[in-house]
Amino acid sequence: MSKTDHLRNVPIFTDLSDSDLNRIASKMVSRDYEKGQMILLEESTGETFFIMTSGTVKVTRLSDDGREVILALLGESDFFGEMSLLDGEGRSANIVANEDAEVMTLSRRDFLECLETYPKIAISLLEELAVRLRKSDQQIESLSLSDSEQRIGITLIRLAEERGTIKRGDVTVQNLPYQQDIANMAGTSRETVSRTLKLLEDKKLVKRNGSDINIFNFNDFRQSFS
Amino acid sequence: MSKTDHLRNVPIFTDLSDSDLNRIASKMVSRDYEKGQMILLEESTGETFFIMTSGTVKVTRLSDDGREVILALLGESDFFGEMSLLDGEGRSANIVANEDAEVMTLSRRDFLECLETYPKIAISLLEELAVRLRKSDQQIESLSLSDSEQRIGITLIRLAEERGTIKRGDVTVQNLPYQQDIANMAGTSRETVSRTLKLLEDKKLVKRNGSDINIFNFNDFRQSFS
DNA sequence: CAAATATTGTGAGATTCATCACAAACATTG
DNA sequence: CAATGTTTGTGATGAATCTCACAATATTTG
Repeated sequence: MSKTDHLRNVPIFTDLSDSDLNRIASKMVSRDYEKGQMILLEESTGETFFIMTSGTVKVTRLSDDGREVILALLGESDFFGEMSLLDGEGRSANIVANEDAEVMTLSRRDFLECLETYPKIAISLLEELAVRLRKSDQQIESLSLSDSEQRIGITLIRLAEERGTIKRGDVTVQNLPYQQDIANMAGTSRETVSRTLKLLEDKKLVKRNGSDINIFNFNDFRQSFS
Repeated sequence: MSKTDHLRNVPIFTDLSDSDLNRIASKMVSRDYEKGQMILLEESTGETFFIMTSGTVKVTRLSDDGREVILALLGESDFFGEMSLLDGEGRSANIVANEDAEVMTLSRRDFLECLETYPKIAISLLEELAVRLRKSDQQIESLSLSDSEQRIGITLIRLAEERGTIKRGDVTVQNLPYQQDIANMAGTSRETVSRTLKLLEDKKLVKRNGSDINIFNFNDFRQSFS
């Protein structure tokens, strides 16, 4: 698959003509990362815009004592790095390859030029940031108001919506993240995730098979946790 | 003060020429709200962009059982309503006038036209959303990792940065929100806010006078809570 | 300025969860 | 297939903090 083909799948570029897309693609550079590798460090200043072409990464923040918060999991055709390009502040988060990942990068200068040249890209980016802000707001709400069972339920819903496959009203998520990562997404402890998943299974709301999970009656499930 | 003068202070419009600004101002309509009045309801769909010209509003989300999360306090020359204009989803939050407030509004059509016509506005808006997203991420981190004392400290810092006045390294915030509102910003209970403010005072980190609060040595204070 | 209302302070008990400490199950590797 | 390392499961305990119930102040209003 060519660089241009990859870009075609990225929401913020869908409105562009082939020739414009080719122009941008020609300025992008591919990079590979291995599982566990740090792609962006919190302290560095932002000079690059990244678009994922394969694999998954996690966006995290770390406390001094090593505890981690996972702000988002990103996959193919998601992008990151735009925040500090936009507001000039330092990085606000770390990016770590969750599995082997391949990205395309654009320099700060080319990225900003892109925004000036193609207002549609800026508008698409606005839409995407609006979506992210909305998700953040939801997460702030759930961290503020919900108990751990609800937060874990909501985390499962997020995972299901991003990577699940539907079948007759049930949703299956394959390759659930480790319980520790689920805990870091839900703002709780690993042990609580273990106990809660068991509880949800006892309540016949989900069924686990190894690292897969089946959420029964997804609409009801979502209903009862929001 | 004319409509144009008000707009001049709004970050996303600062790059515009006087004539462009006048053109936009001519499309805006003023509205007044009384303290406590609901400006935007969660369920309604977004058709309007708002810019504040005076007063303060709070951006909230409510749970079914009536508990409230305050996502942000906004004041003069802040704006809101852009989210659902951008991504077409329904409102994600309620807006309530915290004190008597005056706003200028722009219709969905005029707002979007603005973005197409003036790429600089789109880029400024991107910057602003990036800043907000960064703040949200910080709040998610603090809700996930910090205890209530730290979260309340961080909330005081947010308030101080937005409305405080500096004097020899100390920062005074006048007219602190009610403890219930601080609690709803910090994700804790009103009683815990009461006890924690007392604790901070006992530690000689702050001094309260009625509804004002003085944070001693603001830089150290910020340091120790982040 | 009294009365009514709203906000803040504070003790005590109940509750939720994080943490610690292992055991069990699963996966990986020589 | 040991054996070594990872991930998950689970009991016990304690700490943080929510909740409830008032008392004490402030503030607003007739």
